Amino acid sequence: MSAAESAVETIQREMTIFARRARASAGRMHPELSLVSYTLLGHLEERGGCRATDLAAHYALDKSTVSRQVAALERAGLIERRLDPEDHRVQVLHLTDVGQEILAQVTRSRRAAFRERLADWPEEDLVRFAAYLERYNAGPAGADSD
Amino acid sequence: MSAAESAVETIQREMTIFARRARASAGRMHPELSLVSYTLLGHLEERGGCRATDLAAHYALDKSTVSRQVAALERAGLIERRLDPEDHRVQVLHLTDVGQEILAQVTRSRRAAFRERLADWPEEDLVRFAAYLERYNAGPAGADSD
DNA sequence: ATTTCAAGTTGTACTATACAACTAGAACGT
DNA sequence: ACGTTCTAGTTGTATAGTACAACTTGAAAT
Repeated sequence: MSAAESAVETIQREMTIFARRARASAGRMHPELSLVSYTLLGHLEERGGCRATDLAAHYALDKSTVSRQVAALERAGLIERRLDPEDHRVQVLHLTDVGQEILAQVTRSRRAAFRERLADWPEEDLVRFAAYLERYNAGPAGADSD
Repeated sequence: MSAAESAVETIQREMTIFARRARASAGRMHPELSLVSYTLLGHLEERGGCRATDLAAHYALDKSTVSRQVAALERAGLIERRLDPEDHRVQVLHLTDVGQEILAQVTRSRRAAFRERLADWPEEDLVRFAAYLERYNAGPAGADSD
């Protein structure tokens, strides 16, 4: 096996390990927020509000799934729905102040975890690793956009 | 923000994206085998058979979860249970021929997907990326061993 | 105006998961 | 040797996240 083939094997294996671990901890990532909720909230923050349909399309989730997630997030007071005056079918979702705070808090705690894990990496390696990951995720294979 | 901090941000973000995608596709990874089943079968192959309890410990799953997964895999004819003659509480799990075949098939198709995704990467980058991932996964933070 | 399309909700079902209660067998301590 | 405690595994029950299908409501198009 060539060095390239063996590297691909390793990448496959390590990505699988990471995926399994992430899956295992996705539910208990934070008492307030599952991985999916966190992602949805993050998207809302980035975009400054969007429709449930946009979330569904962006994350390749069924609209019913998003509907229930959104309902839960609203119940928890993290987001609010604003009826679009232009189109009464549409509800534009926005983070509430509480939602922003919780999101920031989870982001901080995740960031701390990553920082700690990567604490002893030389800067040069961090930069290269980050670039590789971006390149990998941007790659052609994933049918799902980010 | 320093280059190192910004790289850590990127690593966090890209790992989150990867985790979410992996989660989304974990169920429909292969008609025969979910990500978890694949991992369990892989472990069985590596070890040449082991107990359900070992699988549970290794992957930080509840024994009841493993029990049901194992039952499903047995029903599907991919593994078989052999009663340990030394200790009648213990069932040693082994891949069947069919199980080995399916595992090999899924491994091949996953490998092909990774190869395709990484097809245009220079060998040097593949090798470095593989090393970074290994280092990341081997890191101290993960409470769960691999 | 009627048909068709789009956004969202609700009913139903399935999978993966955990925790708790249980069964069966093994090991230990007096 | 016999009861206590430990271990392996199963089963009952509950929850979360997901999808698909049927439905409601509103908008657009012919």
